[in-house]
Amino acid sequence: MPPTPAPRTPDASRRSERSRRAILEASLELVGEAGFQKLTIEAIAARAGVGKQTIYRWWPSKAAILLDAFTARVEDPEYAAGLPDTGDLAADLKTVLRATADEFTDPGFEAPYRALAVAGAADAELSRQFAERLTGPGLAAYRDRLRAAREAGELASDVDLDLAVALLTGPFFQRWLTRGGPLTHAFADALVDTVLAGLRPRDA
Amino acid sequence: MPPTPAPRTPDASRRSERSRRAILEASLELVGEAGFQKLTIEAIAARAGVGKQTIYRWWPSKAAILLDAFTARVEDPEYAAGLPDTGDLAADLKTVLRATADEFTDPGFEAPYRALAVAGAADAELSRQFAERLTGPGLAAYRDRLRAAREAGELASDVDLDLAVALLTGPFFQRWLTRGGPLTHAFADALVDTVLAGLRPRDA
Amino acid sequence: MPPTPAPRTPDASRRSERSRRAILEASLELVGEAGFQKLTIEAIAARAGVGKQTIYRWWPSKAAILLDAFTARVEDPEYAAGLPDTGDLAADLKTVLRATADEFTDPGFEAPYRALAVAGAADAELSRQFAERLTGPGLAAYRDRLRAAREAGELASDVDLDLAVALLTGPFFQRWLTRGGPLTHAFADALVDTVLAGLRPRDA
Amino acid sequence: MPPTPAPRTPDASRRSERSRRAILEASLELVGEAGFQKLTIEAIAARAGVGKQTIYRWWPSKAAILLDAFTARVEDPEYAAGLPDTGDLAADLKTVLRATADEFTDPGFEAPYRALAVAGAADAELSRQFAERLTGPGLAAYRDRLRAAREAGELASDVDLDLAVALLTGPFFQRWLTRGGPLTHAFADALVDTVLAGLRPRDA
DNA sequence: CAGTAAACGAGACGGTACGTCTAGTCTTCGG
DNA sequence: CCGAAGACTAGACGTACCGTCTCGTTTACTG
Repeated sequence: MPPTPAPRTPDASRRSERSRRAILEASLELVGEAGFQKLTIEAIAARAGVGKQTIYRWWPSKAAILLDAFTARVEDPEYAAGLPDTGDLAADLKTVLRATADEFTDPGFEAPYRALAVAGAADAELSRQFAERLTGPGLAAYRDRLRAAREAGELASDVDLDLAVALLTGPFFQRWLTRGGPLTHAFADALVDTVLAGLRPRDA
Repeated sequence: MPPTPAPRTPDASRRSERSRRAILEASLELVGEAGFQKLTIEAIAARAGVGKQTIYRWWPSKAAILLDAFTARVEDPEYAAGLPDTGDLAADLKTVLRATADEFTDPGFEAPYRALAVAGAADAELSRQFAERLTGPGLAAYRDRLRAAREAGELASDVDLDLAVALLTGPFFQRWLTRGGPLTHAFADALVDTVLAGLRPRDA
Repeated sequence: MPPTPAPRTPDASRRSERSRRAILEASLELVGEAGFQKLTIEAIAARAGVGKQTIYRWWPSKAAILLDAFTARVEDPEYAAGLPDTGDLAADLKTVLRATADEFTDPGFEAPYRALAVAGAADAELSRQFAERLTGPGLAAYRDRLRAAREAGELASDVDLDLAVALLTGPFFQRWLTRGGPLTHAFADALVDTVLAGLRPRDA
Repeated sequence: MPPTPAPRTPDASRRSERSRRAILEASLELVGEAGFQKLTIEAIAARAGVGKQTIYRWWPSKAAILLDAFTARVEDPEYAAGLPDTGDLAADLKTVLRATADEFTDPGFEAPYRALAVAGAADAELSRQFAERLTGPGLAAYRDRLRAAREAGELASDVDLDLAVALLTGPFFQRWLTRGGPLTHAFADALVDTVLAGLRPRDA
């Protein structure tokens, strides 16, 4: 048996942190300037002052780079906080959904995020990573807040939490991705109100 | 004055119907076989037995070809029928949503439709056409059925029809596009039931 | 039987003469400026204002381009004239060999020719073409002149013409390629005199 | 003032003999297997189990490695012996030239030697070293033998020894490098006979 | 016999050029 | 004069090596 015939895997401990950062930054800059179509590996390498092979060595695709670039942001502690819990479920959900609407309206956020959503829609493996590393934690926060509300008796005891989350985020996501209309605070409020109307405990 | 200095637009009356059909068919075949990534203009031209210029003359992009190919299907009279109205709103919605779930599970339908959705998410102009020609009529059918129900007193008189449609389709769309879970009949049913619970007339 | 399964071969009748010329000229310019090492396909394409694929479509290697570029020169009628025949063999050979020495001393000629000789030495197939299209006609001219001299009784009747040509050109070629010394007129003269001394008819 | 600001030159006394040998051997093996084109520094390093820097530290180019590898062979005492002198110049020259022909027909010898000749033809500095260390001693041996013959009255007293050597080796070299024909014993014999015919003392 | 300095195996790095692929345009020719 | 065929310019793709530059690890001389 040969000891290690074809390891292929580079030595991560020798990785250049400077190059890694430069690549992530260059990717976000370029996708903001020119869109995902014109985000080429060559442009990233040139902008980051890096050889192409350094990119190919550490990332399997352009989308994976963007995902890393975004994940770096999301790993900020602020994002990990979960949803607020003031005791008023509707108010809390509106707060978060309004903030999300504002975020998705910011071009600096929208461009790379849309690029990732598009790439994820086209590629199942990327889709999985996208869900796990970016959208997953956010959705879990919704689920936690709704569970707390259910236990407090604000929601029917048989509410399907996953479905509830889907009702809150699905219309929002659809409107954003398909450009079905503006992501206003009014839309966020109406969405929350209508969904919660269907989730309240039924009369005894 | 020169008679026609720059006649940019080709003469549609001379267009070859045979080529048009061959191109649309080749596109659907190729996207089904190899995915949107490998759907290239060159491959379409080769498969359709057509010169590349014939494609560029009549369509602005690959996605536009797919859109035409799909629209041809949707223009079948069956699709234009609108939603059924048996008098039982929940049952009617479940019927349609279940059928849609089955459709989106069929690979022959899914591949090109996902390709279009992806292209639309990335390109605003295409997004507009996609909505106008493909998703629009379907959503209008939902709105019509819900309006009838509202007038019949099955729904609260102040229900926002657009929001109601979004609540029914958004979670469905999101789950499909992001591969968030299987599009089962059970999911369709739960979705309809929960949404309608929030739209019913409130007790006097 | 399929009609034409994989022709691969481009249609020569549609070839762009303008591009062909531009590529040949750019190659000669570049090899003169920077040497064969820096003669890259990309540089040729850029200088010629041509896509790389146009080069790959019509030539198998950089050396093949140079060979074509050179052959174009050699096909000038002047080159096809054969050696002079004044009746004085030694004088005629010295005339030609001196002219050749001058030519090989001219940098504009030397650079691409050396590049070709090097490439030919490394690659057997190219070597064959190089001999057939460039050096062959010249050597044949020597052989013809020597044959005439043999028939005129100036050379021994059993002289091996190929060997005689090799004796005249071999030392010259070796000195040039290995930089064994300067290609002077004196060298050409001494070479001719010594070789002819060995080829003259032996005393009865 | 710093004692030794930029030493640049490595300490030869610490050089690893094991690595040196492994590199020379790997180079000869690789050039024999795949030709000079595919002889890369990385391949040599990998084959020799050596870091690339160890190669760059001690050799300026691939060709220089090959030159060293070859020189190691030539420094065998057998090679340093000079030409035989049996008193019969023609026989002695034929012996040597036939042996050389055999050598140049051996693939194990031919591949690296051709690689060196090619590299030398392309690079003047390498050409100089090639002549000095490899071909020079051999040519000097020819010159010595011819000088002895001249002094013995077998050759004309005014024979130019360098030219005589060139006449014997030039046609041979040319035929080999340009693949102008097979290097047979018959060719060697004819070459010697014809050249010597031109160098003999003229009749009184 | 430790300390240390340099050569070592290893391989990541910024680059260049490769040869291939596709986009979108331009040209030729047959029907 | 439209359409098929496909050659064209352009440029991104992913790969192979280049020569340089760290990394730790031997290795051999020195204090």
